Amino acid sequence: MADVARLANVGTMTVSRVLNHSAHVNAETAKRVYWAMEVLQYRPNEAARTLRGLKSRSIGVLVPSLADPFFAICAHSINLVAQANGYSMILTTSHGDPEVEYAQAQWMLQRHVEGLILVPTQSQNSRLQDRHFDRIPIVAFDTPIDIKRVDCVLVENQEGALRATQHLIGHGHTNIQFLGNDAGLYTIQARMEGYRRAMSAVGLPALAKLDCTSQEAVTQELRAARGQGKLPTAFFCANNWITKFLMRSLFELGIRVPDQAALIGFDEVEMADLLQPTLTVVRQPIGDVGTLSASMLFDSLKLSPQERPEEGIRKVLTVDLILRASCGCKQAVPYRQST
Amino acid sequence: MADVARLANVGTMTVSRVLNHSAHVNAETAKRVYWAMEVLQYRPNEAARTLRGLKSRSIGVLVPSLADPFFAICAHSINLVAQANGYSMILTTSHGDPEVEYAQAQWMLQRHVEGLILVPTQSQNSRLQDRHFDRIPIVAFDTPIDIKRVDCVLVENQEGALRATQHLIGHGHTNIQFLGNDAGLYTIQARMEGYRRAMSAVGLPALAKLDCTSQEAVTQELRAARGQGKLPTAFFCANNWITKFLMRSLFELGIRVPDQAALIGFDEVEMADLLQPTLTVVRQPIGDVGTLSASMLFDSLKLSPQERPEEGIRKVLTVDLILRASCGCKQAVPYRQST
DNA sequence: CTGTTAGCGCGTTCAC
DNA sequence: GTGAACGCGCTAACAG
Repeated sequence: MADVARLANVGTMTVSRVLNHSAHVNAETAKRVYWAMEVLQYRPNEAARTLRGLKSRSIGVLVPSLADPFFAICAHSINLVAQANGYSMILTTSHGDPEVEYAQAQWMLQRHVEGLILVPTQSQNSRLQDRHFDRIPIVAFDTPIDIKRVDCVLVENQEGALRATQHLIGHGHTNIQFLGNDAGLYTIQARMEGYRRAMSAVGLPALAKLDCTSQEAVTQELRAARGQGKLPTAFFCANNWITKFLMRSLFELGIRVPDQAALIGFDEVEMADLLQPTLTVVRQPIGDVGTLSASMLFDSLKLSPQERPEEGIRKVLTVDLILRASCGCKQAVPYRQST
Repeated sequence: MADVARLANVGTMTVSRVLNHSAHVNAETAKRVYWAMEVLQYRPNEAARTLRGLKSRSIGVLVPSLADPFFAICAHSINLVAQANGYSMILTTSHGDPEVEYAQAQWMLQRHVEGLILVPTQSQNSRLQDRHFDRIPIVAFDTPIDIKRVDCVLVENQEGALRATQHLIGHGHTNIQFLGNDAGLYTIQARMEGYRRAMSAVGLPALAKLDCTSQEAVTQELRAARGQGKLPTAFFCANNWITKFLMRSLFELGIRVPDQAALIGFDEVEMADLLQPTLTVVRQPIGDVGTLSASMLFDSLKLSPQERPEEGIRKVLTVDLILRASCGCKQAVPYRQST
């Protein structure tokens, strides 16, 4: 920068002003500065700016996994917003581990991210309550977090599961099983609660299986149930992984859908409209979740620390029950682009 | 840091030494320092370290899109390697636009990333040849780049397409169409070349359609071809998007696969083994592409700028033809986990 | 409108 | 084995 100043016959301060448009500079002078910057191929050093106590123009994003299309698309949307605001996105994964989450979040703080967007690994007793994190705005999505000031973006988990279950009941099913892969996950719990409410509302027993953690586990379970003649006539899958597992298992065991077993999944899966049968799902607005989270973060970033509200905003996005054939419905519904 | 030093009754330098294990410090003293750091909840400032001319412990990753499962999974693998090395990953998208790519790469440089992993938007005349970028190691994946020094991680595009086309020919097809969505993309070109070679080797005419950019476009095209009675009897889809488009179009138009039209796609798609018919594809080792790219970058990072080779390494990963039913093969092949 | 001074937090170079 | 001073590149505060 000193070189630029020298070449342009000005002080470093003038260069700084030109760069940041922070004050009026004589047009002539500015021109010389621009010229000098061009000649010297000068690029400002972000690290120095950050150190100077200013903004780092970066945000941190922390998701369980990028291999999950849901989180990948959220990250994609967030990045779009960040890009539009001229910010960088530091992205990393927690693998659902609170320790990793904490360590990574800490690490991002040291990097001076101005804000954090994350999928909390646990909704309660989060270690992110630490004093340190008070400096920056945080947005949680997919899963809430018990820190008052944090904004949350969620979807209608209970409501969606309830409607799906009711739909299955409407098809005459009484033996409907809920399939989850992790009893500790908020989304699983919320969706299970919706399922439970729908079942008990009509006096049906709730039947939950929460260890569907792999293709094999699901196949095994199904095989066992069938062996005992206790195969449910309908399933509700708590997320897209389980839906995929179940579809494969059903196929492998030659169980016809929806005749022998109906199913509805939570979260759209690719090609759901091309499978045989086509898949009925509760669709969440994936792209909106990411976009909204990012927008809310940047809104907070515009506020000074003092004027940030005590209590965070909590948005709950609506979900849609996309009726196709796996639930037992006859009519096909025309294809609509997801996300 | 000064506070820590004061509380521990030492100089700032000693604190620094303890932090970086850069020199022997009396065990007693070190203990006091650790204690003080704990009490004050001290965290080193990465920006200052970076400014001081040291390493930023971050890498930049630049992909066309995170909404594409292929790139998302690559990013995931890269992140895993970065995490293992204690590095942050700054991730952003180029949308396939060379201008955006250049701007974003530049921006990452200003952030002092130590290295760059990217999917080049164009393999020739890349603006990344700029002097600036000589400071850091670069790894290109999926698409090569015409800069001698950069490492590349590719897959057998030509070979895979060739084998797939040969397979279709083996099924007796003579009217096989190649479907692409962007004639400017390296991967499309390479796969088309493989297709072309296979066709011309047996004296068959190459038939390429390169504007399959949307669901509608594909359906339109198919409808038109059928109207003229010139529907190909087999298709080779250059990537997973096109495969999905084609499958839907075929389904919508009621064209039976593989009886009326056979197809093979490049790159695995989710649930390919559950579609009717199951999908024959050329599978690329997605996870390996990301992992290898990241490993190569970190290998370069271990070298000093002087000892970095003039010429980059070029790795080409093998692909597999996964035979299922859409090509016309009868036997089902058991499910194997992708990625 | 423009230049000068000072210091952000760290690590390196030199003394002790 | 340890501490003091300098400077990385930048900008907020104050002169001029």
